[in-house]
Amino acid sequence: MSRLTSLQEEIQQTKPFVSKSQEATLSLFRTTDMLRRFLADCFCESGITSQQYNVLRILRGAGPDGLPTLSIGDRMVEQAPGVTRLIDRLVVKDLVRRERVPGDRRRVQCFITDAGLELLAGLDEPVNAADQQALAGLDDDEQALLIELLAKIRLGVRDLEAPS
Amino acid sequence: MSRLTSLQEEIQQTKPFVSKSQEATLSLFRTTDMLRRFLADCFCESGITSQQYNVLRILRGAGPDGLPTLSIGDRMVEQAPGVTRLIDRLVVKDLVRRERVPGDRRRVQCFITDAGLELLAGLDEPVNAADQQALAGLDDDEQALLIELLAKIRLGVRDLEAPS
DNA sequence: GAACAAAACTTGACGCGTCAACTAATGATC
DNA sequence: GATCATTAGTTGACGCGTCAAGTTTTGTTC
Repeated sequence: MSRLTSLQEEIQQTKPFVSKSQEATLSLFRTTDMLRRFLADCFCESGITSQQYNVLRILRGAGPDGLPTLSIGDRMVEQAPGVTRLIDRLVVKDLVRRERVPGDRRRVQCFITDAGLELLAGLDEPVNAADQQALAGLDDDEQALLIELLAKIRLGVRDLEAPS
Repeated sequence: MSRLTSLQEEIQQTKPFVSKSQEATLSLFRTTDMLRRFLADCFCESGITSQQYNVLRILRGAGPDGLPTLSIGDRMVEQAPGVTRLIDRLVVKDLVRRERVPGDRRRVQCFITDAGLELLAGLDEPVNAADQQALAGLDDDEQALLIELLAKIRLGVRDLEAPS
C-alpha cells in the first residue's frame, strides 16, 4: 500500500470525479493553492506580500521610466481597482513613487524607489531557491512538459473568451 | 509567425526567466487564475460564489449527517476563520443549516438544506460543461498527464513541509 | 476534583480581488 | 467650440484568505 497521493484521497471524496476535466481543474486549483502558500513564506520577514513583490518586480523590469497604473494591471491580469490599492500600500511603505504624467493628466506613472530596489535585491535569491524547491518533484523535462500543457490550456480558454 | 502564446509574451517580459521552475510556477499561477475567472461565470446568476459552491458540494457529499466546520476546511485546505464566515453567508441565504453537536458542544455540525440541494442540482451540468470547455485545449491523454504532473508537485511540496 | 492543556471554533484586523458607480482629462464630431 | 464618448483612474461595498487573540468545552493529570 503506497503513500496516498491521489486527489480523491486528498479531499476525502468517495465518489469518482464526473470527468477527467473536473479532476484536472481541481488538481490545478489545489496545486496552485499549495504552491502559493509554500512560496508565501519567502515574503513573511520582508514585510511585503507576494502580490506586492509581484508589482515591485514589474516596476523594476520597467526601469526608470516607470509604468502607468493600468499597464501594471495588464501584466498581472488584474482589475484596475486592485492595482490602485495595492500600489497605495507600496507608496505608504516608500517602495513605490507615483506622479501624474504632465502630458496626459489622466495617467499616473508609477516608479520603484531605491528602497524598493534594495528590498527586491535581497529577495531574488531566496525566491528563486524556493521556486526550485517547490518544483523539485518534477525533473527538467517534466517541467517543460507542464509549461507546454498549461500554455495550451490558456490558448484554449482565450479562444473561448474571444472567439475570432 | 504564429499566434503569441508563450508566457513571456503574455506578460510582456523582456528578459528570459531565470529558471524553468520559475516559468513553471508563473505558468501555473496564470493558468489557474484564468480558469478561476472563466469558471466563475457559471455562478454569477445563481447568486453564490465558487467558494460557496465548493462548500455546498462538500456538504452534499457528506450526506444527511453533515460535517463539523473544521472538517469542511480540511477538504478545502482552508483555515478555520475563513470557513466559519463562508458558512455564515450560506446560512443567511438559507442554503446551509448549523447546529451544535449534543455530545460535544464545542463542535458545530453543518448541513446542506433542501434549498441548497436544489441550487446545486441546477448547477451540476453547467459547471461540468464549463470544466470540459475550459480544458478543451488538451486531449484526454494530455489531461491525464497534467493530473499526474500536478500530483507529483504536491507530493514533493508536502515532503518539504513535513519532512519525515 | 482542581488545574492545565488541547480541541473547535469565533472575532477582529488587514490584504487582496471584483463589481458598480463615479470623477477628471482627453479626443473626436458636428 | 460645445457636446459626447472614451480613457485612466479612484472610491465604496463586499466576499475571501490569513494571522493573532480570544472563548467555551472537553480531556488529562496529579
